Amino acid sequence: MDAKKLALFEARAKIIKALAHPTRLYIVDELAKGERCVCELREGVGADISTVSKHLLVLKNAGLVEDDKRGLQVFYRLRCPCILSFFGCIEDVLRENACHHRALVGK
Amino acid sequence: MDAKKLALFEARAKIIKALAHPTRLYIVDELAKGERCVCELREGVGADISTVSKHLLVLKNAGLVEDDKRGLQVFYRLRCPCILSFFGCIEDVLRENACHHRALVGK
DNA sequence: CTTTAATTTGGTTATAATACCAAATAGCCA
DNA sequence: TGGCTATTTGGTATTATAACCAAATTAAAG
Repeated sequence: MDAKKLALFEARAKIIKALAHPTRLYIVDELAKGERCVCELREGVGADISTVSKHLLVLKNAGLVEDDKRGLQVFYRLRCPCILSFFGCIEDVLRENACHHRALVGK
Repeated sequence: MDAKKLALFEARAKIIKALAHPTRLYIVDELAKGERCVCELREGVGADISTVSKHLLVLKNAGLVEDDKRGLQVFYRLRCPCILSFFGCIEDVLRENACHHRALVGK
């Protein structure tokens, strides 16, 4: 693998890694409906607010969300809503896996 | 977040996590061109063969690839080629990030 | 049945990710 | 200013990943 390809795959992996956590997928799903402030997200996530804040930082560092402080609150929104189209395939894989699993169990 | 949604996001995260590594992205890219045996992949990756074998196991456990032993060799192939469509959006994000970065640098 | 080749598995060590708590920061309002 | 609220940052402990080497497994061939 040459250096250029390696760099490409590293860049892609960085973004994919940012999505690779249930809490962050929840956040993305929530932001798909519109911008949300940290405290709204915290409610849905049900974890410490510092934890949520750090998840948001991960998404922000990957360029997936942007934020906007208004008063006391910080609002986050998706930067590239195309991210959503992304999950169609994941669902296909999940369906395939379920199907395969049923086949193995012999039912 | 109710239990059902949590389960969905956990299932998605498991698959996304399996993709979140440069070596595994390289492997997926390679398999997109057709099936490959472990030793061919090892050459491209340039790591210990046991390392490559473990990356393949991660992809297999996520249901992303399937394997097929023929003689001494084990061939791997993509199970859901739709995975490829997946990267279009990642590239969009990367382009956006590059654009944003240039804007920050003021050029 | 012994040797050789391809791959996987087990073990170890190093590094990264995640969660929570506590403390710091920033903006509003009395 | 002083206090209150929303969020981020720092610190730390726990758990998960990833790499390599060595040993085990499996299939083919002599």
